[in-house]
Amino acid sequence: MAARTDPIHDLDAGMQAKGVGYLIDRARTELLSGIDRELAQDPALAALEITAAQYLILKSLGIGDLEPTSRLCKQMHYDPGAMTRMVDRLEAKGLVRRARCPNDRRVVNLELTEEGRVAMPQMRACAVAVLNRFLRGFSKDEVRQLETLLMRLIENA
Amino acid sequence: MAARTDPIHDLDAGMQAKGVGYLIDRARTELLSGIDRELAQDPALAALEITAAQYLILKSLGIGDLEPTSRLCKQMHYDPGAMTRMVDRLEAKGLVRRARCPNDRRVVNLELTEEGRVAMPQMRACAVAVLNRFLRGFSKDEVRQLETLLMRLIENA
DNA sequence: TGACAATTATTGCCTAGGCAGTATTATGCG
DNA sequence: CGCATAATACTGCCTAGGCAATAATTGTCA
Repeated sequence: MAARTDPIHDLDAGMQAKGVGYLIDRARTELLSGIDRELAQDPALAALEITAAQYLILKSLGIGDLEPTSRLCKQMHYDPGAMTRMVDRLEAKGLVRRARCPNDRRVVNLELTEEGRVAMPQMRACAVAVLNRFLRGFSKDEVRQLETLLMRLIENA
Repeated sequence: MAARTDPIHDLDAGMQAKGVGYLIDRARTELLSGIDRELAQDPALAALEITAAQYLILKSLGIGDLEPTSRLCKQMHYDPGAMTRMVDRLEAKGLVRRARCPNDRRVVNLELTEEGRVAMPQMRACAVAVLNRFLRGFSKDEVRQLETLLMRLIENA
């Protein structure tokens, strides 16, 4: 009785088939590979071989912005080491440019190249399509509910 | 009125800060690194340096079972190549043993070693602790709601 | 000013998963 | 039986993230 605020949730079902942990992992994998496929199948983008992870960086970089790498890492909870290598790949594809900041020579500012800016709307369209496909049948309330529950879970981290 | 079954959910907010995609990714990362830390801090397990990913394999392997690698891969939606290398690591730590099946010489059966069986309860305790910490303040209904919403999302994949 | 601390980006080393190709073994069918 | 097909595990190659150590630069403060 007296519903505890910290219920023992049935063994470690959370990481078993159909447990919360498993489902979160599954959902994440499906989402990313869904976007991967959508980007790969798009005729205008296929040549660039953009992955979901790469798109996320490009998107949060914005169109006209000049973003310091460090701020990007903090925003996205992204490892700085991983970021360096990611930017290497994006730079090799000609989608992003590094520009050392003259005021503070430690920081590297990032900006989309012309090619990156051009490709952005189509990439966004791919991501939107996948997101909407995954949220098929969800009401707005249900989406918000899912967001709320996930946020509460993250808060407990 | 006629709630559309395929609502356009506000640009690609799903992958933006506080969007569904971002939250799922965040939750997954926090869960895994939470378990990583818990396993690393446990005095009885620290020496084995077991990661969350490794624990998931060990757990779904079961105590006394003799599981074919292929079935494990299907159950967990796990790549066979990744599985081979994962088992290499687990075998190197002495937690798992490979045993070729005599009936069908293609399959490799897996089983926990004695050391693996001994360590299992403590590993499970770590995972349970983390799961319960992350679900602090959740009622049983809310947990089920979260599970249901995630399952519906995965169904749409 | 000059020593010390903090910030920034990078690198090396690790675990980790996806995909394509391969060798071995088993199965199905004519 | 013999041959094509399928299944199984493995390997190589790629992207990818976490962590620790490092170099370069900036800020702090005695």
